[in-house]
Amino acid sequence: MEKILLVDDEDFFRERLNRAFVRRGFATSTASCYDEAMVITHKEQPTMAVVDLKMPGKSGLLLVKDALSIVPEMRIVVLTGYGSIATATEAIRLGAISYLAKPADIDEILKAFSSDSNLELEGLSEEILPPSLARVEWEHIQRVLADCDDNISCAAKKLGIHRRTLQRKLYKYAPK
Amino acid sequence: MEKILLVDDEDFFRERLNRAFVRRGFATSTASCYDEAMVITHKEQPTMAVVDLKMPGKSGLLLVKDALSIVPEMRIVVLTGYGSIATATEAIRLGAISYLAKPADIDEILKAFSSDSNLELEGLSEEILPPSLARVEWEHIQRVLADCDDNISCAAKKLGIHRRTLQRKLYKYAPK
DNA sequence: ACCACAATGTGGCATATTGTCGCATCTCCT
DNA sequence: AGGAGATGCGACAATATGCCACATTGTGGT
Repeated sequence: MEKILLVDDEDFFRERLNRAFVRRGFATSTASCYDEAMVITHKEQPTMAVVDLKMPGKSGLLLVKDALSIVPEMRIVVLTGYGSIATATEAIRLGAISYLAKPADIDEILKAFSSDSNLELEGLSEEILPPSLARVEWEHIQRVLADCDDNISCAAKKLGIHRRTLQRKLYKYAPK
Repeated sequence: MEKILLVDDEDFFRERLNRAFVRRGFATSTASCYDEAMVITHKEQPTMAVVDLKMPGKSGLLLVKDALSIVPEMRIVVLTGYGSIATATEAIRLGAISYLAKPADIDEILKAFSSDSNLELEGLSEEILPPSLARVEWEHIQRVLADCDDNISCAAKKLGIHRRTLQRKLYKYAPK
């Protein structure tokens, strides 16, 4: 049975992850920060890990680096609130096997662990067409919203738009 | 003197890159597609390369992989129109040392070659605050516009907004 | 239970942005 | 010269947004 380490400073999200992995038969350990995670890494030598990038104290990137120096064969997936290309490339360079933007459901995470590569290299370079403005906007809203635990007032502030406007956008695009 | 290979299907951009590198004392070779690039890689064994991701025919990602199998010590920087996290992680995993979104000026590219890491790992996890909606919108517009060679009509189509609207947005935020 | 405080849902209304049409250039290609 | 495609801009209606007020619903602390 695979031993997996789950690291996230946010209790609710970490426990949700935990339950999901336990239900699927993994032996889990959880940590809420760099230091806890390193202690567990030393003691339990997990073979897999899910690490949140943004944590109080030392960053998840540093954890990726240091954990791998202890257990080089560990497969690490990095999670992050707002995916930035800079942190993504850095995470991979440090040895993470994948990098996902929250909210990431368990299936996505498991898929990231299993696939060596999720892109078609051979692809005859099918037209890569840019996402529409509306799509980019919507995805960014979703990310920020997730980061605010769906707190609309908070998200609106961070997005630099009025709360009422965010409400209306959510209402408009929400199929529900 | 370092031998550097520049690969981009767009003539204008490739030549601009070329001039910039020549001016800085590099020995350059240029290619406009996967096949040309592989021929040059075989013959000249360059030690550096700048590769555009989106090219007619085989993708830049495949080039990264195959070129490294011939010259394993080659340092490759990948350029792309619209940075996507998926392609970024894949590029790094395949062995590229960095991944930049266009438009990338020469200094950025050189910096990418020189620095092993451009992020502060030790950073006490300074508050990562999400960019405003307006900011993401603007950045996306700039990317698409660059991809369309500043063709406003074309960019507007891809962005899913009216040409007139794009004009107005550009006018508003253009410091000029 | 009670209170204070924050978040939410809603309506109204003034203002700003957008979509759409038209039209006069302007460039490039044949 | 003629045609295709791009651009800049004016005008107007349709929407979207910012902003205020108010009622309602959590949430946490005492």
